[in-house]
Amino acid sequence: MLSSYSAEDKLLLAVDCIIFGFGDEDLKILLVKRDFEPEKGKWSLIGGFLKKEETLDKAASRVLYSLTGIHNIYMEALSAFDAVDRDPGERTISIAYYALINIEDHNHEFSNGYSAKWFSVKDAPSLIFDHDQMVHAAINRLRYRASTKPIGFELLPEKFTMRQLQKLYESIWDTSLDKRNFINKFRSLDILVKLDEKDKESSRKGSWLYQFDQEKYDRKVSEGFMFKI
Amino acid sequence: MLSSYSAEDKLLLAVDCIIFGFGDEDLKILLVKRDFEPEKGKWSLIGGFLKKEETLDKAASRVLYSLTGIHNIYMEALSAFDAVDRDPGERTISIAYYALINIEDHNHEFSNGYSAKWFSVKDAPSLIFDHDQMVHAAINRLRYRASTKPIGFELLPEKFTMRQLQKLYESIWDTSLDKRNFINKFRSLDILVKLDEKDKESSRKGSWLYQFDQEKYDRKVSEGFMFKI
DNA sequence: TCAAAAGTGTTCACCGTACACCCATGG
DNA sequence: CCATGGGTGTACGGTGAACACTTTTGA
Repeated sequence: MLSSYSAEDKLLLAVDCIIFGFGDEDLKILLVKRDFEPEKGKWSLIGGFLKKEETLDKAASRVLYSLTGIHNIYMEALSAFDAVDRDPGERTISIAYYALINIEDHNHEFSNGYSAKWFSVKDAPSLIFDHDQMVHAAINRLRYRASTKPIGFELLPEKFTMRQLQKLYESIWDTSLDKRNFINKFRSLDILVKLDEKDKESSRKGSWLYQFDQEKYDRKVSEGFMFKI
Repeated sequence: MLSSYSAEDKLLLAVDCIIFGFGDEDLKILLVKRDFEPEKGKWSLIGGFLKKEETLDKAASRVLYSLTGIHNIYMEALSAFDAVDRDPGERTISIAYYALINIEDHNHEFSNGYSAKWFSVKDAPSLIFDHDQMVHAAINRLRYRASTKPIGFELLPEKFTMRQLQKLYESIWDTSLDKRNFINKFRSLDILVKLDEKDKESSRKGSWLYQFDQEKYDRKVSEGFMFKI
């Protein structure tokens, strides 16, 4: 089919990934040292350009893999960043992506040969271009998501304590929560399994380990259950 | 500054606008007959290509104005549509925008010389490319927005009846609501002014007209008041 | 024995929801 | 006088939020 689009402008399209992790009772993001001009050597989100025959999702996965070795994670698009002068190199529109991952699961993937590094969200360095804005938008989205559906699946190790779960929500919302209300809330959701195992690292008494029950969760979702948290 | 981006692919970027209106107790969208190939002559969203030195917001406004004569309305970006073969003409990524407008306020603007036409959301024709998906996404966003903040400001005429307001929410959520609860809810929000005027069109008794109180609304927003509806 | 974290229930206020009858008017 | 839409209030159950003490055990 003949195209009548020949007179139109073409531009560069990029993807930038905000990867969230959780460890040491703290919400973290993964950053890389940019290795090309402009702004070479500065901390930046994990980003790269879209290729012509590729979807944005694919580009995000490819870019993430090439800069960190991480693969097979679910990323979700946030929004477009499009200020005319956002990239001093050349007019580029960027689509921000974000994902939640379990740090330990993926640590081995980028331990060598990559410049990727985890930073606590609280004291991350300032980033190039409009990447700080992107992180900000991603945190807002994460906050919303956390109030809509349980997010522990992705960010926590398979077995976790109630304390870890609570600290996760506290660091996402940057607030402190009442332990009893928090636990009651999650109990009423009925998607956790209490294991017969204790974690003795964090206290003398030891605290029970839990797992998410994916099946129960899926069943509830399919029954239209709402996970307002 | 020297750019090192020269090896990267460039693509076409488009914007497509979903314009919502409300009239005859029905939610409507504005469509145009596409006047270039491919798919010339078919119904489509209001769309066009981004120019290199333009933001997406500007492009959306420009495109909307050029195809309908409508200007000065607030549009919000939805998300990117990026399937590789979504546009058979050439690889194009499109950013969907949506806006809420009051049909009467803008009717004069596109009455002549434009092919734009309002369709009830319920019986709109099927659209080119992935535009039906875009409309679907826009409705979802609209539903969310309507539950988060009052939307009557944009979609209704300046003076409106409670019935109109309720029908608006009913058509957005495709549900029916209890009249008493609806009115109580809005009363408790305390952002409407009851006028000393009745609308006698729709009934013998006549129904009171209301107006939004923008000032009260702004004050409440700035006090952090939540408008969960 | 004590420090440090784990674990556990109840009460109350508020909000969402269900629900039915009288009113005013023009034809 | 009657058909049509307009207008109004209450009661109940569920949910979110506040709140404090006991238990365990390694050092």
